[in-house]
Amino acid sequence: MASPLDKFKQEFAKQVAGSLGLPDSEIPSIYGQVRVPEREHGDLSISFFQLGKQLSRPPLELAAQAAKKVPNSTPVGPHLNATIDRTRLASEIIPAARNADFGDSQDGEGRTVVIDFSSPNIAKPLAFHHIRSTVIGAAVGRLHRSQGWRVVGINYLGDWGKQFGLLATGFRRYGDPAKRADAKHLIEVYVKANQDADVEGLRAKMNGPSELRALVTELETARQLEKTAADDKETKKREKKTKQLEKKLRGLRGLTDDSDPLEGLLEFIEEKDAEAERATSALPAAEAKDQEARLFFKKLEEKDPVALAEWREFRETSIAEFQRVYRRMGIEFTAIEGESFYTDVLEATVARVSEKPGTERDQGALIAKLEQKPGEPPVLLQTKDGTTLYITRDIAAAIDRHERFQFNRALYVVAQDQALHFQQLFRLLGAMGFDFAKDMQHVAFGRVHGMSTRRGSVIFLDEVLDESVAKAREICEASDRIDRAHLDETVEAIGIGAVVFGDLKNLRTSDYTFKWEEVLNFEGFTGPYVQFSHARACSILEKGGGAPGSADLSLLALPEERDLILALAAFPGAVKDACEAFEPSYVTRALLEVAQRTASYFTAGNREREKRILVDGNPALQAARLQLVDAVRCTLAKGLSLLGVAAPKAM
RNA sequence: GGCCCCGUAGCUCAGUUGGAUAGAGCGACGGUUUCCUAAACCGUAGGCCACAGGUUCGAAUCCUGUCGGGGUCGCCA
Repeated sequence: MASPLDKFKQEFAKQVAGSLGLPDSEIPSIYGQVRVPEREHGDLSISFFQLGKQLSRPPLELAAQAAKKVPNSTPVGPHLNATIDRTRLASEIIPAARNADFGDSQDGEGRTVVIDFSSPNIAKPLAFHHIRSTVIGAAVGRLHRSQGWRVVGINYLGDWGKQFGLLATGFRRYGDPAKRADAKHLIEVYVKANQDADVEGLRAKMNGPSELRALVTELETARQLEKTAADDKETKKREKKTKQLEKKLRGLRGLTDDSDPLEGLLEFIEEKDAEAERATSALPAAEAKDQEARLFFKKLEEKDPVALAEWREFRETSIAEFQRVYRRMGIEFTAIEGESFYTDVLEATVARVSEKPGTERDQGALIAKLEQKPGEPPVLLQTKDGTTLYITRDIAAAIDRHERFQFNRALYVVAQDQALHFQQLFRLLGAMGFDFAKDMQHVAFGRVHGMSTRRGSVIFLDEVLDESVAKAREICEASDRIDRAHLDETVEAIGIGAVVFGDLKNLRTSDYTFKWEEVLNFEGFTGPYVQFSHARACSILEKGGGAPGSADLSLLALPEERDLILALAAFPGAVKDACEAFEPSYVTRALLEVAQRTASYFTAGNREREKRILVDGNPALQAARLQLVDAVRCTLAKGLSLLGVAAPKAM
């Protein structure tokens, strides 16, 4: 379905061309210049700067000339603003919006998209930040489906790699054999085992004192230099440097912004020395444990039956736990696979790279011969002890997926910090001669801050959902609107909806900081806000006996109604754009606009009785308004379902 | 240091290919419940769009530089 607004834009462009005596061939270019302006400037607008230049005529003159021929238009300086006929607008939008396929199209018909999303690591917990890939990927999938694509959603588990060795070897030390199938227990074990083998962390601590001393020396020198600067500019520069160093040192020491970072330094250095000493003595043990984990993984790669059996068991447990959370969020996959699917073809994959574009040994590791940008690290296919790395498995997976699904587009919904990995993956596939590499895209998203593992502040996704549902329950139990029989279902819808919608509200590329009060916010522009408008629409429809089959939509003359209809009209375009840009937030924002206009409209009816939907003694008007309310209900439900958020009928 | 992303109201963020007086939500202040759901609505205050140049009839948007923040940079994924 073409966007309903498009039709009016096209028409406007045609009228403008006609009014200036331009040939039809100019219409597409003019159409490209038509905008939806701010509300006070009408519904459609064009500025004549470009055409002015093209025709060598003053824009003001063109605007004035066009206004004479284009219906419902006013020239304002170099702009021409037009108003869409109210009745035509209503009768174009409302019937379309009342249909369940509102916003759908056939743009992607006959094409297949493979979406790699969620993809948690087995053995590690499903933490809150996993919501990003999961929810964005699922929404991008639904968006593609709504645009006619065949969608293959793959949960590509990180089920192959050293981290699994950590879990398995760690279980021998900390595991309770009775709890082998307890996912939460496995996570505890993994966290401990990971700490035990934290070679990098220990090395950093060992280097701590010397780095600290270097920093202190640098700072002392900087302070000296500050006094001997030749001119003002130089002084400023050196002051900056000092400030930077001070900030760094304060950061290391965990001091407040106004304290002198050199104060009480000796003690701190002593602490660091002691810490380094402890790290030095702990290192051999950590290295041993790290090596143990590596060996376990090597055994897996060599298909050791005992190791494989253990791996299989832990894997099943993890997947069952993930599935429970996915079910709560209404997330489905076409396939749950993992890196382990490609163990059999890894050798062949490496061989294939060796042929084209070629490989070489470097410090014992196998790297691909790929043109590197300056400063770019090489692509490692195998470690020095012969185990594969994830890029090798990704190469195998990409080839396999193309063979299986013949995709026209392959998306990887993975955090921004892996941008380099995907850049290299796609480039390498291209260098291997795979044409489909050009159809692959990394759909990157920003980080969730404020829950770093180092501070031990891992927040589980499930835990956040629980808290949110609990809050919804508290509010709902105080209300007498909700049928007790549907209470559980409703609070689940609202609680989870708030969390999911909250994540999809921001542009996917922006980072955000986890804050309980924000994740659990139900006020303002949130999921519950949209759900609330939807529930009110349902309630009014019920009271009015449903939407009538026919109505005279020309009766919808209120400004609130016009604003609302325009918000509905923007929905299909938002869905289309969201699909093209892999940006669910476009839909989120379009829905908020509809929900807001709806809330204003309904509330206006409380202040002024003649604006009520259910009008006394005017069945024709009531019929028209009920159809509009039904269009709202339907659009909000449709939009929320695209985002994976439930739309309760009452709340 | 190299490469990538970012800097918009007190806070969190929109502003899609350059267009009119830069918009929301939260918070602040002031109103609205005999009114179809107050998880709401209406209003007020709040901005050198980091800074400096440049391109353009026109720049929050494009280019260059500076400052500030984040990410990433060989055997983890």
